Amino acid sequence: MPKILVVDDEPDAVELVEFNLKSAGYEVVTAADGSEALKKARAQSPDLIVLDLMLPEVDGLETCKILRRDPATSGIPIIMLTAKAAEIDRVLGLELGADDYITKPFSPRELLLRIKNLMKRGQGEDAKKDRYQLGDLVIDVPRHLVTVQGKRVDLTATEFKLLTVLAQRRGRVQSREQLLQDVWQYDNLIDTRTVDTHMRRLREKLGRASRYLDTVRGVGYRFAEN
Amino acid sequence: MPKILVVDDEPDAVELVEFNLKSAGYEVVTAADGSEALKKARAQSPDLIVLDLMLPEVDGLETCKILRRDPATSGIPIIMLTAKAAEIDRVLGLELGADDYITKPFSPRELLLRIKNLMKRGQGEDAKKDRYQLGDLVIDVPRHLVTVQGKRVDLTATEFKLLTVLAQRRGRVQSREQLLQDVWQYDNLIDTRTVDTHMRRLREKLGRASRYLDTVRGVGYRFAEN
DNA sequence: CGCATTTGTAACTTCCTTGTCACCCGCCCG
DNA sequence: CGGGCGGGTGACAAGGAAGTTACAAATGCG
Repeated sequence: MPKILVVDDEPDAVELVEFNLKSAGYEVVTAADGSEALKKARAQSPDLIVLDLMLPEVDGLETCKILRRDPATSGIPIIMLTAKAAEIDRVLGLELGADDYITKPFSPRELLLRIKNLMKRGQGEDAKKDRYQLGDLVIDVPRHLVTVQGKRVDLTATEFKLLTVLAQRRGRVQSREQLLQDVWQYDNLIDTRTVDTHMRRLREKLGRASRYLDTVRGVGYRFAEN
Repeated sequence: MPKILVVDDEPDAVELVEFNLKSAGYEVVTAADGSEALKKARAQSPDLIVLDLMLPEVDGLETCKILRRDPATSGIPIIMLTAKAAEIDRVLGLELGADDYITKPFSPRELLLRIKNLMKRGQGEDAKKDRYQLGDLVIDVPRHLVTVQGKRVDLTATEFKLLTVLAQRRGRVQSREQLLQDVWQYDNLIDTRTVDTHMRRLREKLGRASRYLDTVRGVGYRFAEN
């Protein structure tokens, strides 16, 4: 029974989330502000944290950063709750390290979906590396750099992310929908065929290294195993 | 006996669905508009809701959202009925949280299939493995890869799914109808003989591993026990 | 604000996939 | 022993999925 820490200063919101999570079979711990959240995160080591952005005293952003810095809690997935869509960018930025976000108001169902998603990812997936190498293709994530046979290849932000996501799941086929979710975040109003176009551009730029990108007809795309 | 709430403002449509569901052994509650639907959903806590998109007063979309927001009803699967195919995208979007949809006009059979599907999903989700091995035949689902004696075999999407479904039910005979349901999803207008053709193609591609695919005359096909 | 690049969509094309038909074979029935 | 039914097989045509190209909208940058 996975344990989830819910942090929000509005009792109503907490109660709503708590009820839904419990119905779904999760154990729930709650906190009303940042410092309480930090304390409970360390003491209880939950499997996931739902964190409101607007908090009294230590705000959500700050709390998130601290959680990430502390080795005891840095591994715990965090879902951010935010009222303003405009804040999303900052939340998602690597500097913060939230794994996902939802804008209020959200449906309990949506929250559950994302929680499941993150839990699944957290377990099976080996810690994300910041460097991937396959033959003559090297992806350096923090430097945002891709080289083929030692030669730099300039990729746009989307192309880079698409390549990285595929590389992280090397060998496993990713459906277009899956890619849209993971590369384009939750912008589900984008056409699935858009993925095709980006794959084409990727292949064009990668040149001979494009042989690592498999098309699995009727299913999706896959980064070649070796 | 699972309870189903059917919401539609056209009495004829309601009656048709109601009749079919009752014949299939479900208990049926009906509502003619959004507010009535909300009331009955809360009072009767049905196991599933069939919801028309076009409703007087509170429309289907709005009803769906409210159902999702209320903790008492947020866990109930919803199937949307819609007249326009163009609306599908919005319905399926996470923001709404419908679990499935059917476009009008639909066959009662199709509706029943989807209901069964959703009910099943909610309850005991048998842990599907992502790798099946039988002798020299290996099926790797996430990689979408099949090997025989270590050699890769290229299968099309349908062939792969057919093989996987058979492997999941190893030893149990699957009728053609059953296979059509599980492999071809809801496309019930397909000839049962089509299964034969695909089995043939599968066997051809699998080579010696085709010995695992038994034909049970007069009944269907089966993946050999060992 | 204007230019350039990136990004999503639409249209067109190609070719594989896939469903069906027709025919044949062989098992099972009488 | 022969007919019928169920299943295997080969061929084929329509549909659909992915590649490709072009363009428009969005974004970013100076």
